[in-house]
Amino acid sequence: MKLNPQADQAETRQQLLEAAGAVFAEVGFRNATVREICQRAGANIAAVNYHFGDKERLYMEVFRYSQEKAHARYPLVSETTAATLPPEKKLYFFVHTLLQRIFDEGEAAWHGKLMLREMMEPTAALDFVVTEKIRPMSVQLSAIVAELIGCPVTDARTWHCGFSVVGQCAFYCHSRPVVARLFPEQTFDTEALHQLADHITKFSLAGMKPFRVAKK
Amino acid sequence: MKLNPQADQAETRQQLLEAAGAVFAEVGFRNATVREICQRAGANIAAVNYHFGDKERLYMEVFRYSQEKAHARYPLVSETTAATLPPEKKLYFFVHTLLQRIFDEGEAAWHGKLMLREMMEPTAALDFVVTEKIRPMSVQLSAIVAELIGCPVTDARTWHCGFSVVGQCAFYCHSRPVVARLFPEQTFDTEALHQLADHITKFSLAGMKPFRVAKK
Amino acid sequence: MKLNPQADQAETRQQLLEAAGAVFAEVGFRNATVREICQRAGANIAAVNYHFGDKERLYMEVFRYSQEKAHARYPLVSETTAATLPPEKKLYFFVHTLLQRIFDEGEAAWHGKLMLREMMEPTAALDFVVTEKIRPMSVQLSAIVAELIGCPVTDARTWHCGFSVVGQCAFYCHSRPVVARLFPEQTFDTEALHQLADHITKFSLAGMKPFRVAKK
Amino acid sequence: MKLNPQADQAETRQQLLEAAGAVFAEVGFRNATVREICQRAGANIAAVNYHFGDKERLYMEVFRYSQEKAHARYPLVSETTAATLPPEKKLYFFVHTLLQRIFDEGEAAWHGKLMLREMMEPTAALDFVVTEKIRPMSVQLSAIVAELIGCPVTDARTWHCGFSVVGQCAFYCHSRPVVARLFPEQTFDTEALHQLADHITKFSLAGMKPFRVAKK
DNA sequence: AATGAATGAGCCTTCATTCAT
DNA sequence: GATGAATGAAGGCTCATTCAT
Repeated sequence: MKLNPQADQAETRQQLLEAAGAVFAEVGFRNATVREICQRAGANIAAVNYHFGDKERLYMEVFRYSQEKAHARYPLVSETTAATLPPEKKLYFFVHTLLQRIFDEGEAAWHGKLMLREMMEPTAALDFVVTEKIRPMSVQLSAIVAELIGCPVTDARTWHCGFSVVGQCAFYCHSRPVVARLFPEQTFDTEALHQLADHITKFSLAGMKPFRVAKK
Repeated sequence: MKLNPQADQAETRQQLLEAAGAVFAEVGFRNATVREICQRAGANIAAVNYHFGDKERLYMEVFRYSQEKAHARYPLVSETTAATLPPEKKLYFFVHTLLQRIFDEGEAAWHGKLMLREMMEPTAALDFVVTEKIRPMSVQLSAIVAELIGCPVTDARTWHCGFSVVGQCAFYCHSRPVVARLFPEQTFDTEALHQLADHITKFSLAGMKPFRVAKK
Repeated sequence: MKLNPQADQAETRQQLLEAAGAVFAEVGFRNATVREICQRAGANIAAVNYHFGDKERLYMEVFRYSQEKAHARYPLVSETTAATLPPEKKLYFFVHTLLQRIFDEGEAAWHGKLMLREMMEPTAALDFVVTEKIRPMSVQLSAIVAELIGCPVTDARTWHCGFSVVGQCAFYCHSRPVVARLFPEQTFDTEALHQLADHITKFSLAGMKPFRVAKK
Repeated sequence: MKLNPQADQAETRQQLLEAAGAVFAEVGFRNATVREICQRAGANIAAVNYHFGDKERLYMEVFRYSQEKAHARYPLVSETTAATLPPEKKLYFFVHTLLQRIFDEGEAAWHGKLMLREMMEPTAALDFVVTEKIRPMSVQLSAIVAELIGCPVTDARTWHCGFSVVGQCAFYCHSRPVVARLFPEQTFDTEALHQLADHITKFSLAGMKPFRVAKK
């Protein structure tokens, strides 16, 4: 019946990655069970061991897999309209993309959560995540901030302003259950994400003004 | 033999709460083991079940216990020098207090971490935490922001600005391992916390400016 | 009901040791299952972990436990009638004791088998076994052989003659199923062990003669 | 594509037998894994079940296969220079051949080890091994011993002396790890095997003297 | 005929919890 | 009241075996 066994294996593999991504994002690495992942993927309990060796290597592969998907869905600004935009627009793009990645609710709802979870509760995978996913974003944000305040990218002020921007975005993900209780009106649909990106960009652009270095 | 069995029991109870707070803050509710908690408390393995019924009820009690201690250590601004200060100073106090709670490294280092952990990975205890700990802080911050931008405390802009402030603070806790990798110079000692509070206050005060409602 | 809980624990511990000794002797370390051991000891599956930490440490404890019992039951010659005997008698005692340990069929049938199994398929426990059990026996045998052939105990001839003696004894244990098939008349009851010890002693005493060093 | 599928199949089969022999000899039947065997044979994971039905039948086939090879490599004395030699020489040949089989380190190092392992830890294959491999050797050794001591081959004394000879040889294999610890100087290269065979033959010839039956 | 993806039973271990003292 | 030995469910992982191709 199976016309293409190789494609079949790839499909099982991908279903495991998707299921694992969802479960890891929901409950974290240690609390996730291989049984749950295999069940969601419609696979046998031994499938993880067969395809990935063990739980930890599956976790690493999930990150690799997640990266490709996220980049494909929401390319960062540098990869699209690029450097010709004014830095204010670039900042908005950056913030909006970050929020989208974090609140993507479609088939790939777990990408952002997974990354934030790894940031808070690091495992051996953190080095990979930092190198491959976070540092590129950080570099890009630093460049935008540096352009806005006129500091070198390595200056502490640049870093702190960058963290202030990212912190505002991450907060809505980290503290979503709390936000939902304190401020139930807040939604996270497409329209709300635009408004949120607007707010954060506006707040941040103004917030950086006192740090601006006098230019000639 | 025991001269004062009642005091003894109360002492064991408190040591269990302290140990549990530390362990829960370090590894989260599910990853924490009663064995570890009892061991640190110098108590019997059955002590948790004896004193609190089960692990979950211990967890709830830890929050109740934590609240008292935190308030005693770092009273928020309203409870001290209060309303006579200019809102800029109040904001600085708020931010600095929040950072101190988050990065307190002393004997009771776990209060802030525990709360942030609960915010990210909510359990049944979240309702208690929101009601008893977070909402009061939120009310206080909203009042400060409202005073600064001239909006009612219930206005969405007030909330969003409040979240922008808190987000900047929480980021350093949530993402501490990542910050350490990207920006190793960043420390979190007393001096650094002052500088961080300075930065966040400066950034936030400037950031709120565009949201200020014209008053006459 | 339990009048003496401490004695109870010790009893459970000992039953686990006895059961483990039997199972390890029968099927080896890796093939033995904790389930089987606990079942035979009338204990829960988690009992091994509780009392010994894990399977490997249980295995080590079994050797320690076995040593005490074996020494108590069959003290070697040096520990009894000692050095006044002629070396021929000492050799007989040594051989007979070794055979008894190997073929002990009573409550402690597994002591010898366990040791021989460890000798053939060594684990981390082998160092302990060699140091604590085998080397003392080896020293004793070397002394007897050296006395008989007039070589120093460190001479290669002494060693080889010693191995020839031990090899004859060990063979009946190692190859018991084969011996039973080739020579069904052979039994291993008290009487047979005496005859076997007689044969091996006689064979060995004569076998060593060509290695005797001329003395004045 | 395959020019000669039948030869191909036979080759895979033989490679499986070789790999299985090596693995079984190294770690025993139960500790051996079909994965390892197939991997070493360069075959598919399902090859064992395809060619032999299951792991156990493969094990049996390994013995059948091993017998042919061993006989080809080290024909016993009766099959070569045969009966014209004096029994002392025959004994030396027997001992030396046995040691060679046990310590053969070449491409087929596993024949002897496999047999000794089966002797110690018998499986269903033992009957085959005894009938096809061990009994012929036993018969041959009994004949030599009988010739030396003048007893009938069925006499218990003949058996016991035979066991004494074989026991000395088997000891070095069974207890090799222990010997290595107690007597590190002992090697098992070609030269050492000659010396070992010399020692055992000398020891055994002298050892049998007291059992010699007077003839006239 | 021959493959390799997939299976499910079983292993060691950990854990919160219970129960008899 | 307080202990700690004992429990059983569940977790990650390994393995021989099967089955569709």
